[in-house]
Amino acid sequence: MTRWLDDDEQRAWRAFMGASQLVQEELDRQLQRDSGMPHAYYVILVKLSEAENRMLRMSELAAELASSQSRLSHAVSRLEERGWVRRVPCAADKRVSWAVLTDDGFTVLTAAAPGHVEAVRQNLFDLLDPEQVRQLTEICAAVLDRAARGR
Amino acid sequence: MTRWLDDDEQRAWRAFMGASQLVQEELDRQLQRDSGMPHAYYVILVKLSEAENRMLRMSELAAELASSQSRLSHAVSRLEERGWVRRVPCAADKRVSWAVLTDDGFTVLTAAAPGHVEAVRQNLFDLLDPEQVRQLTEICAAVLDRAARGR
DNA sequence: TCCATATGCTTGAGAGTTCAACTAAGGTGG
DNA sequence: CCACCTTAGTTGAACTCTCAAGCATATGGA
Repeated sequence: MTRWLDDDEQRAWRAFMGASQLVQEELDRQLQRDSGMPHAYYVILVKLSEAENRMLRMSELAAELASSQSRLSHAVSRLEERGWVRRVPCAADKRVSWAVLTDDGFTVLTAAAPGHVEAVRQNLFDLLDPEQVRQLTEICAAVLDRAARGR
Repeated sequence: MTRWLDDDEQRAWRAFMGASQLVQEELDRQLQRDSGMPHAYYVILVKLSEAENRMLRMSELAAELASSQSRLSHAVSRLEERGWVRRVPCAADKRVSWAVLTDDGFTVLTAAAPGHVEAVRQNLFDLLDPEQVRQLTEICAAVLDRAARGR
């Protein structure tokens, strides 16, 4: 027998989904408009820029982004076309390929970052007090934790 | 000069985006698998089912869903193909068309709902205590509020 | 009345994502 | 050494969403 959502849960649920959608769309729009890439691609560049030698194996990158390998593969292909990322085959294990952030990619990322951070502030942090930021972090950590522990 | 995110904000941001993505994808997967529709379509059916006479004008529906008219139009076309929604032209204003939930659509929605609610519980509410649910609601309300007040 | 503009909605092309194959390369046990 | 399974990654088709353009119908003055 289904345990339906009560009114509080209903409101919480719709607020959460609405806010998630809003923030996601807002950031996508901002990045697309100002830097010509979707947020998903921006995050790929960020992860690579933080990695040692600005390179990661495709599967590591996918894991860090909680992305499917397929999605990542398609995305990296597009990023390669733009010259922002390069694929380098791994000599030790020929199945592996490294995704490497190019200098051009790093430049583009550097240029995109300030506008992105500004958008993040406007759409989230400027609207919350420090206590709420703490609360949000814990709540989201709980959600992520379940997935990390598998099911 | 860019005000970068400090460590706490950085963690909050990544947690929030990660959790949003996770929940969104989890629900999409569940609905696609068990009911053959993406979450976006499910929400359309829900809104229609709650409306008077189970019908809404396309623009009202789009507004309630915070969706572009284009997205909604495409989606309703797909839902029509499946016989879950019908478009009915408005006699009073010939530009307007009503989206009407069909009996089949209502049946499908009724069948999909329990599994969906279960997924919502598993991925969110079961992981939070009541106080956190309250906090999350307020936080998300703040985010939505800004958009509602335009910019 | 007539034209300009606004409104409601649709359309088509281009992108990104998903899912299910599929290739290829590394283990592993017999 | 060889079938067999696993791992890494790619591919193509189907689908959804976005954006810009377009069509038809109101509406508000000159």
